[in-house]
Amino acid sequence: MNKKTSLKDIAQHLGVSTALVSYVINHKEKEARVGPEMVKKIRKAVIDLNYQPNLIAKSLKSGKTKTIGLIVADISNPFFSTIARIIEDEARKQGYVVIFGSSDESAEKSQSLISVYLNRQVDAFIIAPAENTEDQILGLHKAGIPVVLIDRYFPEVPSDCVMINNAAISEAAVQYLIDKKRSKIAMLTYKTKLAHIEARKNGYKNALKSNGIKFDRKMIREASYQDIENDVTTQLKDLFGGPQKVDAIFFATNSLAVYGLKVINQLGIKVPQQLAIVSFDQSEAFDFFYAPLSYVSQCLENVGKNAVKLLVERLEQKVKPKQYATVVVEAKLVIRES
Amino acid sequence: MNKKTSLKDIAQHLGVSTALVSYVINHKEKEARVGPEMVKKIRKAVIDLNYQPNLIAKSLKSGKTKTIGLIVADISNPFFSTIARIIEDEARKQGYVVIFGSSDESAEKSQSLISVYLNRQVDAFIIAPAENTEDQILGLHKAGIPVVLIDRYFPEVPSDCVMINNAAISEAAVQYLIDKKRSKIAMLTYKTKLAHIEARKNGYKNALKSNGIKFDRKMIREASYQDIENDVTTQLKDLFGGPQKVDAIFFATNSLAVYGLKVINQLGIKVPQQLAIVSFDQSEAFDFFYAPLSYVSQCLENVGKNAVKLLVERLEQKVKPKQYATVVVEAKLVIRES
DNA sequence: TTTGGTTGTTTAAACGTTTAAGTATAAATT
DNA sequence: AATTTATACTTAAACGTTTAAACAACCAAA
Repeated sequence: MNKKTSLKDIAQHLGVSTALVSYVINHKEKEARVGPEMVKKIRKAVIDLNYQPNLIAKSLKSGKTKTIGLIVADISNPFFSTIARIIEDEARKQGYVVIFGSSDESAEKSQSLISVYLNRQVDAFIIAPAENTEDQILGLHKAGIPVVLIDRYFPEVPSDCVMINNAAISEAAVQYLIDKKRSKIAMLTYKTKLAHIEARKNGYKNALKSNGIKFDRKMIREASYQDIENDVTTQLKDLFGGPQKVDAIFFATNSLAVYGLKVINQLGIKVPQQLAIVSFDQSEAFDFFYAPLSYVSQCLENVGKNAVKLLVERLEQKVKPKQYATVVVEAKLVIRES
Repeated sequence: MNKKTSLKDIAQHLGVSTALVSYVINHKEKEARVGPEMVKKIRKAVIDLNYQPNLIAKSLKSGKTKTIGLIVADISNPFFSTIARIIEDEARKQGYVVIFGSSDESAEKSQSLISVYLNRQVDAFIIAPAENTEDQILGLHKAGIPVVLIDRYFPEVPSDCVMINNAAISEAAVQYLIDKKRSKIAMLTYKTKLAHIEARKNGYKNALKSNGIKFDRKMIREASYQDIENDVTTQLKDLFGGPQKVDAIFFATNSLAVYGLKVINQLGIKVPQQLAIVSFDQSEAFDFFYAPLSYVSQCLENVGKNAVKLLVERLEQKVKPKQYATVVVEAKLVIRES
């Protein structure tokens, strides 16, 4: 209840000006030539009165809030919450704090989050961009607000970003299935034009092509983000009920796999005898599936750390504007029993 | 790059005082008796110059940041990230933004997070408190900062909090095991004095007692948060390797269960034939264990929503100070095959 | 004709900081 | 002794808002 002590309180308490106190607190007593015993008095008062700086006032003055806005598709998805945790830790080490929001893959929600955060004067953004948000990213660039894209990226919008080798690792994953003598390989993916998903599809297609397997459109199935559970169910039932004899499936993300596995169980399909599986990303569920799933492992630690690193470099202007960096984190294939 | 427009810019552009502009923007044209065509001019300029209020300046003036500090044990734990997501959504609806931090169950980290957030003038906290942080909560109360505790609580520290019926539902869970003719029931829990865990232990003990089963200290095993994987492994190996013939186990949290299940698989123990299992909380892993796990389901939606509701009521002073509310969200037992 | 009310607008202080510039005194250099 | 320089501190403006109070011009009623 009792008001917090401000600089002014300390100044009054000692009968000096706030300037002096400010200098001492900011360790500028040298430059400002504050007398040594004055320094001591102020230091003591700071402790006695338990002074805590008001960062809002500082922000107003400096124009910097030391706050990063984090926008992902859904913070409750372990993929994003793991990244969030790493970003949080890294950011705090650098004196930043993170505010977060979930876009639910909606461009409008994304825009609204960006606006709110801009009004709150965040210094920078880390964004896993939703589809059709290119202009939002461009807008931030124009406004001179640092942004680092993670997970997804826009080939046409140069930007700092941290991505993985989507196409190559997808190709490797599918190649692994082929090496296991599978040739009727399906893929379950999202209905989206986002480049990281496109790259995964291309990896899939390339693997087929370079092994002389004809690509069948019916073997790529798509689910919408908004209605994932239903879509996965109908698509997979249709896929496995159809004329094609599917003997392997590649899941483009962990959520797709989790819902997909439920359908596969429901249909009584035996893994890996009848169906081999590789999924993107990790999930606790994969470990407990009766045939522990093989998956593409992204090092989220690297993703998060690099994102914060890029951002801080940008914020401290160690990098030239308009010169964007792309960090590629190498994903790797973890082979298990599926 | 081009500076953002401020109130002053608009005022200058129109050759009027900032006061006028402020009144119009805040819809106080009536009270301030601003002339009708002036209102129009200002409205137009606001749009033409794309004015966006600086919330930092507003905060400095008002002393309110419309920001909630969220502190949980680990945001990457799905239990907490799910709650975080709900809190985020609810808070935004009320015009609040959430900054988050993970305490890793450490009182020091928790204190440091609280300090950082206080310096940033957050309006209120939602905290899943770590052990030995009673004084931190009391400190916030003394400072008049609203706090809502979630998941955990301190019986000796009255505070707004949202909790579940830990003891009762634990008793019900163990009773279920007993009804299934199990009598050698073990429990795996955290090494902590936190009341919610104590309550779960008491529920376990009560169920045994009311069924005339003698409580055996050796049947309660504890793991430390810091070294959970190792501890779970050694404790369970010791438990199942010992003289007691364990025929059921009750896990006090989802993480304990996830690590525990791995050990159980490793030891080749058959569920539910040799061992019946009930766990607290949910996990994707539970669905894919070969015998889908029975568990205690907490409605996290209710937890999150109630937490924000309590907080907002407190912030808007609809509630008397020193009169704290406890919301109990009823958990329920979900029976499956384990 | 004073008094009072209405209407429309400005002034200025305040929130808690930072910091360039100013002032006053003492010490050092001519 | 006069000037410079160093030392120790204060002043005041600024960041972008809000808002009570003041002001000016007009109109109406006594």
